[in-house]
Amino acid sequence: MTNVDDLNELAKRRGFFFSANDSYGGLAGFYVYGPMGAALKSNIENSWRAKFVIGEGHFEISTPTISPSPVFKASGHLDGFDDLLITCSTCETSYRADHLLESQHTLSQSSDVSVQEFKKFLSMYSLTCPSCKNTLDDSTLQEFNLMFATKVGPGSQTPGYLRPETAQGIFVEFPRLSSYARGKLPFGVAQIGTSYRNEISPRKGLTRLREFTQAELELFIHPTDIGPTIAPTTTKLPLYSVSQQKSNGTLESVTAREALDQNIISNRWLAYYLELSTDWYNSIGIDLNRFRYRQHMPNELAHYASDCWDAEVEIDGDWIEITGFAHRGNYDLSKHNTHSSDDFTMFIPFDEPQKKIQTNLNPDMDYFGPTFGKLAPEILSRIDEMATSNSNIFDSSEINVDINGTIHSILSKHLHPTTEETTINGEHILPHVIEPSFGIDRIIYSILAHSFHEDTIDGETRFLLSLPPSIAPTFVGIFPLLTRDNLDMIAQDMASNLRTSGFSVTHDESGSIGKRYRRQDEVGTPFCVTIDHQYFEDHTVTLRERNSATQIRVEANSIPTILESLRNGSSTFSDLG
RNA sequence: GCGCCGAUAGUCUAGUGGUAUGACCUGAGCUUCCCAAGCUCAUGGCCCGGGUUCAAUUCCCGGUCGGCGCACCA
Repeated sequence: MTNVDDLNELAKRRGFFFSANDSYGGLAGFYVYGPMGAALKSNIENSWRAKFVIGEGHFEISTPTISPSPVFKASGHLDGFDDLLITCSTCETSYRADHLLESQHTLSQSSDVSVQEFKKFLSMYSLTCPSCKNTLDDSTLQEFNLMFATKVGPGSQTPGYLRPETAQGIFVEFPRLSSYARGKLPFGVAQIGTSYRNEISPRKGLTRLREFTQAELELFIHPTDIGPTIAPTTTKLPLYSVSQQKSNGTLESVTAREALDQNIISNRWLAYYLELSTDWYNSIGIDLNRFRYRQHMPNELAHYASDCWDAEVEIDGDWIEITGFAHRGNYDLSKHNTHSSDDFTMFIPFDEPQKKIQTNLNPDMDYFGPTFGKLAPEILSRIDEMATSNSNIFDSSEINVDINGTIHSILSKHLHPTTEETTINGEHILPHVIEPSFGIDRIIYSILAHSFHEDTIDGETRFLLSLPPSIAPTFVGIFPLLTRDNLDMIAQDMASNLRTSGFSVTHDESGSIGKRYRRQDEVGTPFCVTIDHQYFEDHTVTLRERNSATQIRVEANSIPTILESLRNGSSTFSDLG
């Protein structure tokens, strides 16, 4: 196991990632993916796309990174991301002001208050510093908002915000998206893109950034959809449930089917995605022995979420979250349905149209209007309700209606009820949402940390990135054994031909052959081809595999075919014998 | 945001009130018939701003960035 300092040094030196704007002193929380890192990131995004979008038959969209403030007012981010911080002037410790007020005075105070409003609370209720017990004064009270704000346009100065998650872009466009899905549930919409959070203290390289890449899938399901049938498989999920966290702290290793049967996971869709994701993490080089799914404790669940599991990986003894799997209910769609002018519901036909006896009151509005004023509509709708449960109410000459404790007597003669049979073909519903939300940067960091090794070849230590061939930034290195006797020209031709065939190729003729292998080992290039003098006798070359540092002789002409089968996984190096 | 510590070639480092050590890397050449060999040469550096001083990479102040701790992480 090699530590993160070595990994960070490698990342800088070989162009995986490094902090941005270094020439101007840098800016915390912003990173550059260099040539190797950008290629790796692109491969990982494509792998995610193949697994979670194309493989599942979902849609992918791309929405703006800036949206107007009403979007975030509706989503709750404008209030939820805006917190008040108070600092003890004696011991310099900072706290969430609303949390202190809640804990010290059992007051439930929304965090959606201004500094001025909160100062009024402080004048009524004093707060003491939990660590040094001094009384806190309001001069240190300050606001911070985790969203980046900007002004849109020259004249109007319309406030806008950089999105703190890609998900809202999908929710906001739901009315059109549901029509593209031709009104059928379930359907999934995915997005891969950058999000922005003005973190208080970005730390630890790629693990907490201010600009980061998310791959999010929003699966829209019918509220009564209990999820797909989960067939028994061999994929074991390392689960760290609430009860395990409370008790002995060990993981349960069970299949998705078993987890449902044993009631560790309650929702089939969540179980489905945990299993799908486990296979994906394995395929991209996450070490499943340093991996777990941790269930959110009840107090860390977002108020709208009914259940949530985080995928976490262990790096240098710390567990970091790389993906959140949440059941968000209809929270987001209902918010936008209420705040926007659009309809975010879907019409879902019943299997069988339902017949319903509908009562029309046909009231004399020239009586109800003048008599009851604004209460008239409420009274009529109440009578309508009463008529639904008791069709005899019109038999008496007077109907008593209770509105907020006041009894209103209505003369039946002002109503002329008729009944008719209507057909109800379906209902308008707000779909529920299952959301797997992947943090691409943290996944990249985890893959690098888990595939970074130091080992020994012929007594020499080497750095090795054991990246899976499918995501390695460079797929193959092509070398002439010596830069003479035309070997270099043959190598150049082969490299050029492989590039045309769509392989990511490095051609290197500098230094010794061993040095070139080591250069490729530390950036994770899985295969190297070397052209030596035997080529002139039988047109064979050597093919070398990274992890084992072993090689075989193969026909030069068969290299493209062999590499393709290694790339798509239809064969492995050991198959080639 | 707070506290402590730090910042010297691409990377890792030595050192200094008078422009800086070494290694690795990288490039060119020689050598070399498969795993970081050797030789020669070359490129490249004191985080930013202010102060003290004849002179600051060095001392002082502030900032930025980084590590750790606290807090925060809808």
